[in-house]
Amino acid sequence: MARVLETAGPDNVSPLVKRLGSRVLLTEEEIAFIEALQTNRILLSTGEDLVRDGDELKTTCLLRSGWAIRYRLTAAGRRQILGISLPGDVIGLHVNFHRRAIATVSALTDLEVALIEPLRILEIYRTYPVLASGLEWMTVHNFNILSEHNVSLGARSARERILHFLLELWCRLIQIGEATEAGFRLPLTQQQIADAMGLSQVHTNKTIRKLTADGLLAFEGRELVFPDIERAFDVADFDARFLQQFRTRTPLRNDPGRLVRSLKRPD
Amino acid sequence: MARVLETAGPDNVSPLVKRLGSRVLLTEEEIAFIEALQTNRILLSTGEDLVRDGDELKTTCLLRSGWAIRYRLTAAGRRQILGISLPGDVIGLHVNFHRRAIATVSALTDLEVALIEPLRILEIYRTYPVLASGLEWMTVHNFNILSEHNVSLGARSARERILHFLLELWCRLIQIGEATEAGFRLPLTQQQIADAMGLSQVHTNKTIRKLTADGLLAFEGRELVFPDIERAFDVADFDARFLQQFRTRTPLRNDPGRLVRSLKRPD
DNA sequence: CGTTAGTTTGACGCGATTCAACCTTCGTGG
DNA sequence: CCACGAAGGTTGAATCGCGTCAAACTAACG
Repeated sequence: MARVLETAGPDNVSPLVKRLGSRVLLTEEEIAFIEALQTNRILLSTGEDLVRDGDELKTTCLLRSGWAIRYRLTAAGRRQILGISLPGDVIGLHVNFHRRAIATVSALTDLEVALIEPLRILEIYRTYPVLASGLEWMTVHNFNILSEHNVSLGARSARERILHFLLELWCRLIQIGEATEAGFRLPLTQQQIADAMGLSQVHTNKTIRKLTADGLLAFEGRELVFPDIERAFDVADFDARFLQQFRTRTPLRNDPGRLVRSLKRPD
Repeated sequence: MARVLETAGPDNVSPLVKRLGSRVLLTEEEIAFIEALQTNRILLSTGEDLVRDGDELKTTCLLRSGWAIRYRLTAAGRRQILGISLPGDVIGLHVNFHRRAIATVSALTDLEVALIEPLRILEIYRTYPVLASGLEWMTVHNFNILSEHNVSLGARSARERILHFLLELWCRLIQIGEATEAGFRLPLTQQQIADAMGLSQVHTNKTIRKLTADGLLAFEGRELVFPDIERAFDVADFDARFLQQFRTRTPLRNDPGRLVRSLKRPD
């Protein structure tokens, strides 16, 4: 199902470095270490499974390009999409503490994935405290996204829910440079949006149509755009503090121009 | 609002030690360290807030006794309860990585809470790898509980959802010795259950009544019991693998009788 | 040009909400 | 000891958001 990728030379900085670099300042050694983690790569095509619910996990996966969905199936046959994984996201970071998959991860688009030995993760925590804190931050961030989904599913209308979801995707994509201020390309079907939102496909369609009629969404060719972004944030009950998490910061030093922390002044 | 507790002598093993001890074998030094973390204690009465949404977090909180709810309010004024914190649960474990509270934590019953300096948490990660892995496990576990709530909110009926929620509480309470095989005392109002399940109080009431009429739930005085536990698990679509996480294991050594790992054979 | 996947639309029904009233329990003070 | 009020539980009726079913439409692709 998954083919091994021959050419493994990183032509550019990997999305994980971008992610971590937006939160903590990295030394060149740390960057080199992260890039070196990603030599073992595989490619998946749309629809293939990266992980199956119940599988014994053996490796940590790092999404280098493409979108994936994490989902669970209920006994009644309904599918709940728990979240969307985007480039730079890590899947199975905590293999060392929980060996069985509790969700299926499936390729929404063609995927490039780096497979990482669990021992290398432990090595990060032992040897690279700054990297470790970056990974911790990503864990907290994912927890917050999941919490926000909880709020949406439990306490927001279909209209707010869908708009909030699309705005969240937009924010996450901007952070990794895969969306513009205008909008982004959305590879999700209405059925998949419905499964993420806990709605039927039909009602999802009707709600999206109404949102576009109200000027809160628009499709320009394949691009999803927000014609009135301020009002969209408002209607979706999109929390400014939640948004804040997606903004780039340089927490260790007040040195906005640099991604690389000087080797001369560690920590 | 919160009074400082004078008598701080631990008469018994703390719930956090119970929790961690059920996952990893602990040395006496590690146990002593955890207990020493809990000298700075406060008491809260029912209804008081431990943390307010948006607050700057300064300390990590460890729940020693009592129940708390974590919730968010939407712009429309609806409350979504994100989860229930039980004795042994840590609140704000990742203060070091995310300084602002994204939810309010409120005392459901009278509470005893230990306040822990964030630096002590970092000390755990630096000095006590076994304890650190225990905390990591708790983080993953909380993530899994939240995921399961997502599935409930998005893909299960009111009936399944409520039953699943009560069964989850029961499992968690058994793990910390606060529930019997029969059942447990439930300090939640129907309004609070409703806010956790994304339902109205009225419909929650009607659903609970129907569940009791169907012999899946019963109230014996103040105790909630499950007259037919097998059928309850079945109806609630309660995943055996999810349940598994609540069971006590001794992962480091195949030595079920001991909580304490020998000092002679570290790691 | 046909096939398949995805979107759109209408009709109908159910599950859940809302409103409103009433009941039960329990703690408190006269 | 009873009276009272507050908090929470119970119940029915009207309403609505959303699900289900079904059919038609559109776009992509070989």
